[in-house]
Amino acid sequence: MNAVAATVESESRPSAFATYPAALETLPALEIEVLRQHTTVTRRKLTPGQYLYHAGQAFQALYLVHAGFLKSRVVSADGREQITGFHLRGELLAVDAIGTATHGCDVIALDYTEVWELPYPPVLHACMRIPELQARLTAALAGEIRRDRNWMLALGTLDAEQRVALFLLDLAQRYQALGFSPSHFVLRTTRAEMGSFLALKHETVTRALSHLHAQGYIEVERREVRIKDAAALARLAGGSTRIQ
Amino acid sequence: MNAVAATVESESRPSAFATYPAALETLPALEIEVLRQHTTVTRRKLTPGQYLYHAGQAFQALYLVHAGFLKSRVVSADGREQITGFHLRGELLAVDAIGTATHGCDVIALDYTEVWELPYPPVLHACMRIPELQARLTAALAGEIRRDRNWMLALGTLDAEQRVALFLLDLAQRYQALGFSPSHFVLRTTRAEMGSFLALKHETVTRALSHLHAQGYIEVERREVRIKDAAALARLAGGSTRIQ
DNA sequence: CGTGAACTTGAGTCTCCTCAAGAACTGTGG
DNA sequence: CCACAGTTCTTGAGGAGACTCAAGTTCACG
Repeated sequence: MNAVAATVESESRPSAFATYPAALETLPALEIEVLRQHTTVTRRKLTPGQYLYHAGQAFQALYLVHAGFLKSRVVSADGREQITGFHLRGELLAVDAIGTATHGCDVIALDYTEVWELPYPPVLHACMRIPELQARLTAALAGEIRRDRNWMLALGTLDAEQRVALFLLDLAQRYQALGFSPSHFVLRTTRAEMGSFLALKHETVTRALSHLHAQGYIEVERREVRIKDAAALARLAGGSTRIQ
Repeated sequence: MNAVAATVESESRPSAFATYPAALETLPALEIEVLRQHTTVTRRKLTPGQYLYHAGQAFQALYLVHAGFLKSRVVSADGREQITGFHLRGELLAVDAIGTATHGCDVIALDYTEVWELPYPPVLHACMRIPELQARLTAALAGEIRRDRNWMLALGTLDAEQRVALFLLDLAQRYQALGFSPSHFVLRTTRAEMGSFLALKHETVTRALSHLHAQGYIEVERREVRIKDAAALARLAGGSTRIQ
């Protein structure tokens, strides 16, 4: 039920990572061991609301999510902001800053979270020696691009209710890949955060959730969601359950 | 005036590539030479409307745009489609397929175009030996992610006219980076294609262009665009002239 | 020169946004 | 442990921006 607790429990289940693209597929336990030999991997714990890093801050490390839930957010010069993603165990953060001196977005914990800090230049050096690692990193980056593009497709072609349905299915699928229930979970986001990601206002998200409930596709009470008819949601959202 | 002609002329101006992120900054002439030693770089010419590759087709090469103009497009299972980018000289295509067996999107020429085909496994091997090349590739991927996220921000927070203004500024900036006029160019896209990219209908794009014209910010006649007041456009689009 | 695609413009509609108010929950301090 | 303040969520009513449909024009190409 509680994502954090559950995530910690599942530490001994690396097989689950094979399913979701951004997941530890990227960096299985084996490679983490190799990394350790080249650099100091430090654990960092965050409480809800705490920043992992700010936009503009010097880029010095990648972060592997070990447990918890985070959001990343871009903010424009004139103050417009948009959430560009939510992150679960197994995802690699800050990869988008590679090749730049500073981070281009904020990353903020939305739950009690633990990340592994992988100092960047050392990681780069490790990659040079270990082609495997290099390939994984590149593949992770490419996967990120594909996922972003698929969300662009969704935002450009789906209406509010379809976007919310797709968002729920995406979350469900990711939880499932991590060994949690895909049909019953607790949202870590406010309606406004979901809305920001989906390019909708929080009232619209609420209305979409209410309507999905009214249709019998889901049950929703505040943050707690039960998916009653995933097939119907998938049909609604355009057939493709799968993101990526 | 004609982008193709002009591009061909500018072949001897690698310095211009330093400005735009996805540009040859990625793979300067020097590294191309190195690549040649590891693999066969073949030139491929495309006419308007011709596919560089289809979604689903086997991924076997990266492509460096040498001249011309292309679009990439994602299509969902149920037929919804969205243009995810337009590509100019210096950009590296198909990087998003790295780590997968097949291409995930279509890439189609919108003008007479020449690309250099870089067979993929060989490129990978070259990267192993030449850290420089590796770093460039990773940086190019990271830059792609940042650009996509910035467009997500734009699509999520700007209205139709602002999006169109930003699109024009982006094009202007990219043309300038390649040594062309940033204030006078010919669009290679239809209104519908622009609209697909910007998540707008073609009529809405037309109306936005007409209104920008009426305000005196641009002159537009079919595909030919003159930017009369870039500062006003930038103000309109939220202050940031710069994408990325 | 004719045909089809691309573009423009208008009128009407609909989706989502804005504004507003109230309810439910969270957590903080007395 | 309870009261209160602030946030989050929900729902309604009204309005705005973008879409749909439609018609006419311009242009490119065969």
